[in-house]
Amino acid sequence: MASHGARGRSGGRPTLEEVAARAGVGRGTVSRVINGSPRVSDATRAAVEAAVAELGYVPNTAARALAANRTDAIALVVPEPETRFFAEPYFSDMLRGVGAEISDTEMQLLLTFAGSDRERQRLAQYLAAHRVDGVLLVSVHADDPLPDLLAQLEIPAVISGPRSSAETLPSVDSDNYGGARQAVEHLLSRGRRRVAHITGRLDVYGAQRRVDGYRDALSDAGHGVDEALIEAGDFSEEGGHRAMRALLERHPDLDAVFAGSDVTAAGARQALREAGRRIPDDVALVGYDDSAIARHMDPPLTSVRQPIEEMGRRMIDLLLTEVADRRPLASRGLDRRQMVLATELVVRSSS
Amino acid sequence: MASHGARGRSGGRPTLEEVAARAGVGRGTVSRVINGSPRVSDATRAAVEAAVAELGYVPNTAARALAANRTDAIALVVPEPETRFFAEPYFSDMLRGVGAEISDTEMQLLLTFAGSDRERQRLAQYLAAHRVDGVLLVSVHADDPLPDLLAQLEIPAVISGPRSSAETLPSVDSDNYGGARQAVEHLLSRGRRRVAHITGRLDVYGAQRRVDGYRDALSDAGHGVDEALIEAGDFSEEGGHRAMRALLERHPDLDAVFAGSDVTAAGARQALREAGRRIPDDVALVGYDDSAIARHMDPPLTSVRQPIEEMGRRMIDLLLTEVADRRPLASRGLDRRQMVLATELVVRSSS
DNA sequence: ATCACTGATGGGAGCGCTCCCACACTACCT
DNA sequence: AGGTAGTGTGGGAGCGCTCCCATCAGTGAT
Repeated sequence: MASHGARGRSGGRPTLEEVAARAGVGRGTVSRVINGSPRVSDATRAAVEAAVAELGYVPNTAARALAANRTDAIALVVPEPETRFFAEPYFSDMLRGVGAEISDTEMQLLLTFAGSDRERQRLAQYLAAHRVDGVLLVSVHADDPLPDLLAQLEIPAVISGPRSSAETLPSVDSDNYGGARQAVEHLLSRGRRRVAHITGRLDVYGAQRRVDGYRDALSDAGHGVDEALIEAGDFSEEGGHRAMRALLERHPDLDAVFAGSDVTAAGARQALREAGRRIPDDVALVGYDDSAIARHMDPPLTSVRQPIEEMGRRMIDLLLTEVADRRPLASRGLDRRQMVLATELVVRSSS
Repeated sequence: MASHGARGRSGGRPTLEEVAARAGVGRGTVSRVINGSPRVSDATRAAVEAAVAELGYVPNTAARALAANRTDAIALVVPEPETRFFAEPYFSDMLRGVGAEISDTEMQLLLTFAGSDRERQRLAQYLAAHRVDGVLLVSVHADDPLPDLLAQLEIPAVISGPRSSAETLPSVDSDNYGGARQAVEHLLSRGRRRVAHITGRLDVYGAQRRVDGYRDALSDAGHGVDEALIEAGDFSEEGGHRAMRALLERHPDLDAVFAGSDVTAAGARQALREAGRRIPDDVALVGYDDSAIARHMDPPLTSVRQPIEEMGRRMIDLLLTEVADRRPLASRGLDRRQMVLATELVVRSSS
């Protein structure tokens, strides 16, 4: 009956007010029932619930967001181009965990890429508009300005891997250092002596930690670390291929490779093949992630499993707590919530 | 300073009203500028734009959604479990096209899975709450109730593949029939005579059309159609594996297989290997989709390329038109917008 | 001069909710 | 008896926008 709202009450779309009238109570009471407040008598609650059911009432989220200044949505931000996202199982596994966990809640998940400058622009706008209550940051590079932007906007955020040992944001990570040690120790125990390492992107802290683990595993076993056996990769297949070729050129006699990711290992495998090296006869190969690729590779790839799905779940948990507490900055330094999950070596025939 | 809104004007978050004051104009005028209405003089527009820039004004979407009764968001609905989504390149390619196209607009994309009953429940709620302006339906099965629900809620929708030849919703599809014909004709031209077909999920119309194309290509070439050479798959790798085994059992002498998807072909390849058949020497193999899998397979897979990314783009175009026109039902039957894009056979060494 | 128009503008009303204050009531103390 | 807490409840105010109507020039026609 409103002047411009007269698009006909057709579809129904009952309002809180209508539910209240139907149940014979006030607006506030219905709101309390909808939002699960305990301050409602059982009888009233029942009456309201009946009215809600009869009318098929569904809250209008826009109105709620406007009045309550929250959106019931969080964003998963991937600071990579879409192509990389789909190429790397790490991301999709993470998304799966996140999706599973969030579907138990009323929250809505937004998938956002911030690979190109244009996308980053849009994202900044988006965040500035406070269209999400919280943000999940996956695979952040050391110099990424996003965390600072979020802090400035006072938007709660959780990060998948800390940016450094002095990370201020809550984070969930796997034990990169320990995982790398496991991999290298395994190779050594198999009698391999010239173990190379193709790193991940070194501006990702976790990749650095894997290098540390690689180094320490060798030193602790009484082997020296030959820097020429370390070659930088970037988590990609091409990167793995390129790095492997470089390593073979410098060290034709290497007998094992620990790759920074399964995808990297796939690239390395290709290069090894091209060079006529057999796996694992001539060169043993170990990957990281234990993604689907590892199982499907020929030969099946030994890999360090990190519980990526669980990491996703935990991130959501942390973030929702953060959002509920509404103390994005206040909590820092007090109880820094940095979670580290254990890894596990899955041995297959490539090593 | 409102009573409860007094959470401190800290963050800034200027409102329309503040911009109006700054620019020395009325609220309505600022709104007009923001929304690109032509009914504003150049001088005023410039003044408002300056104020917007100075204040760093970003519209509050919740308020806009409430007042204008729209959300500026559309949902991409995948009626499959998450696992399948990530396993099948079809979906991610589609998403890539959709994402690319939509990033040119102000619209927001929501990724929604409706694989489990629980997810479908949530989705229904979500749609009932009118939290999106439009819906993109990908890979809908014949008996899916979702399209009807959308029609009932008067939410514009576009479907990726029609559910039948009598589809009422606007749709974008590739030429499944023609693509299948190309594949089979190619195999015949290579001298193959016992060409088998592993179908997709037959409750997907496109999969049926591929079977039709397979049949007609054989008949038109003067070959009979042996029904025992057709085995039902489900687009999955396991399905392809299973179907291939069944086919080999029935027809040990088959010399070619046209698989309903690249993933299916991957499963078939595995089964062929296990049976000691060489590709393409003993059995030629052709897939469908021309996804990344096809290029990486060993041997590289001949496949029917469908322009999936472009399909995604076109779907967005259609949907946005539909949303803009706000004539979800009215348009039907008048100018049914059914778009069909051409396919192309990409020949590699598997055939 | 008067009367239509037209284009640009200001601002009231209203979107559907949440928050909070006020108001009964009902216990339970002094 | 009067005070003091609690409970449950109703409803005003306000969130920041869009929509629309009224207003006010300006312009050309009568």
